[in-house]
Amino acid sequence: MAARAKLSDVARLAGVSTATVSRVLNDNDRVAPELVERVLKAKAELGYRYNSLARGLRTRANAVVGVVIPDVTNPFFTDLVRGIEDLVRENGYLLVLCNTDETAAKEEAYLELLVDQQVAGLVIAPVRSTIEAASFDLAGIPVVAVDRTMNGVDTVTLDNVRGAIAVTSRLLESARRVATITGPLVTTTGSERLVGYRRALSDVGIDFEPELFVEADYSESGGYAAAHRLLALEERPEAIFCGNHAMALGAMRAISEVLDDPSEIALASFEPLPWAADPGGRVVTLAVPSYELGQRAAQMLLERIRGFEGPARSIVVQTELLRTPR
Amino acid sequence: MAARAKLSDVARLAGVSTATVSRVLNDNDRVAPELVERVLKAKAELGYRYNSLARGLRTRANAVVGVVIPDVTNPFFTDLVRGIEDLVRENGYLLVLCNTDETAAKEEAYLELLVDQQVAGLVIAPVRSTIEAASFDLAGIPVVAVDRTMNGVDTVTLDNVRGAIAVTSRLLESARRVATITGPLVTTTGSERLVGYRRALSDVGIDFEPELFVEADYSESGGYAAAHRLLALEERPEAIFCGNHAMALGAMRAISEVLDDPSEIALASFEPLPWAADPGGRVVTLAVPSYELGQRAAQMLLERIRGFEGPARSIVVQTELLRTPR
DNA sequence: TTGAAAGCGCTAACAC
DNA sequence: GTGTTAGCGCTTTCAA
Repeated sequence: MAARAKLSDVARLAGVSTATVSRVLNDNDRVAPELVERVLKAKAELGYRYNSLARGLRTRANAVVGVVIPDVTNPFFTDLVRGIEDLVRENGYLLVLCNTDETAAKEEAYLELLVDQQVAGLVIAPVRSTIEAASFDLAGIPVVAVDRTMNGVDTVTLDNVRGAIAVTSRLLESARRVATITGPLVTTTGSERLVGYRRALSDVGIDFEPELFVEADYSESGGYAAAHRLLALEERPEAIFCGNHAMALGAMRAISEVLDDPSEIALASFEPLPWAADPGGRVVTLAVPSYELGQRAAQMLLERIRGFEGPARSIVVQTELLRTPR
Repeated sequence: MAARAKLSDVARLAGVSTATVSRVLNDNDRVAPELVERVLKAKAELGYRYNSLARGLRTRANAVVGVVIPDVTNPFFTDLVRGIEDLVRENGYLLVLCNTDETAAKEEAYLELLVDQQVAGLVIAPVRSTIEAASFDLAGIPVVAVDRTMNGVDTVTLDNVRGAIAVTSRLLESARRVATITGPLVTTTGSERLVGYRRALSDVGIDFEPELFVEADYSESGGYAAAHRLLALEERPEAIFCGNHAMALGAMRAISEVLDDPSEIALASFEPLPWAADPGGRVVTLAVPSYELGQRAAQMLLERIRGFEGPARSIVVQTELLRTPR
């Protein structure tokens, strides 16, 4: 019930100035050991906790990092967020979660609120890859782009092209007519995975057929609809490569609706499916280290927050072919 | 690059005092319409955005709510978080995400950081149901408990007993030897679901058999191990009721390892399984409105933040039997 | 209805 | 090495 103790209370009890208390609580340098002890004792006695807002107002930086992603509900981002959180927490930062639902307006609104909060840094999977980093740099807030690239800032991404090549090539071992359902091509993940798909085709001398390519939106229902479109083709594909986990589930559902024996069509997903979704391990997928991606991004962000000034860096994380059909 | 405009800049440009600007930006009352217009114009011209920290320091409340849960990676909590976020965002609040991993130490550390941040309110699924609300009330921060109860604060929970009765009863229609795998009994969800299970048994005149009950930890591996234990019994259960989604998947995995025909053992889960995990819809589950739970909790929290002072309220949300075996 | 001025709790010059 | 003091940007009495 008692009002919270403040710095000056600690100072009074310890018989020193507020500046000394502040020094002890931050530097711990250049203060006589005896005073340090007295301050620490007073602090403990009063159960003192600093006021982040006051400190932030003064230092123009709050011990909070913002995470701006399309949707935590997507398992890829769920794990990514945990990767970020675990690392920033260890470093004393809180994490503000912002879901954009692939909406530029929400993204923008969130970015403003984060700037209002003077967040120490930002990890973002931007709605549009073309997003200008400049608007954040204005506020001087360090930014790391994750999963999707952004101009002028540190980035941590997957090797989408290589991954897509690996998956598609595997499908091509047992099928010739391989279709693909991609995410939005305005995202780097969408367009790069398409590039990989095409390259895998051309590597084995197969022409790209536009009718075997559908652009969807990374959602289950999007994948479902897209798969139905492919299944309605006069000449059905023998295999389908889906750009992410949700669309693969949607495609699975569509396939099981249309075919008596779903295994007639080989399926692949860039992201792994939950074990239970594919108990037989028939779906070709990549191991996508989302948690690690988050950790890497957080790591780079912390470095920037601590003052690292070098040019924008970019880390590309490899994926690995996970399961083999049959 | 230009420094961010502050209140005094707006005041100068509009030719009024900072007090007037502040009034316009908050009340909008008792200010001459003409001045209001001038202030708004100046604000727009400068692209003024207030500084949350300065405001928070002054008003002792930051437009941020904390969400403290075991693990976002659990789909139940993922949806819950989205439910909270969507509502608080509409009301101008940011959401700080805190995963405790069922660890009291992490929970406590997070709570301190949240108090340091002067968060406006808190939604928490406490590690221990016995947690004292008093420590938060000290700081005068409104708290809403969700999924798990807590003394003295608003709570939003599921009707665990009714739900467990419904699920167990359904299993009892076609089986007599029904086992259960519960979560930790120190959580209300764990113990209440066990109560429901026992009540369903006694309703049909079956005695509770201790060997058919295993307490696990809500994890996939926990459910897996527990199921193996049940399957190793001399007299195997004919059905298993799992306290949550993850343990049900674990049990499924165990069952498919031990039995040639997994459908010999009926399975139920308190929480729904992803469509793909159970395409045949054989598993008995409840529809658990986690998103709605989050919205309700956020709703109550916002009311408290706005000054509602009544006694602690408690909302119990009903679940609904979702799928029927066969 | 409006403005002047006093802080919210902290840090960082600057003096000693 | 330590204390004094001036703000960080905002809200809110208190006068006018």
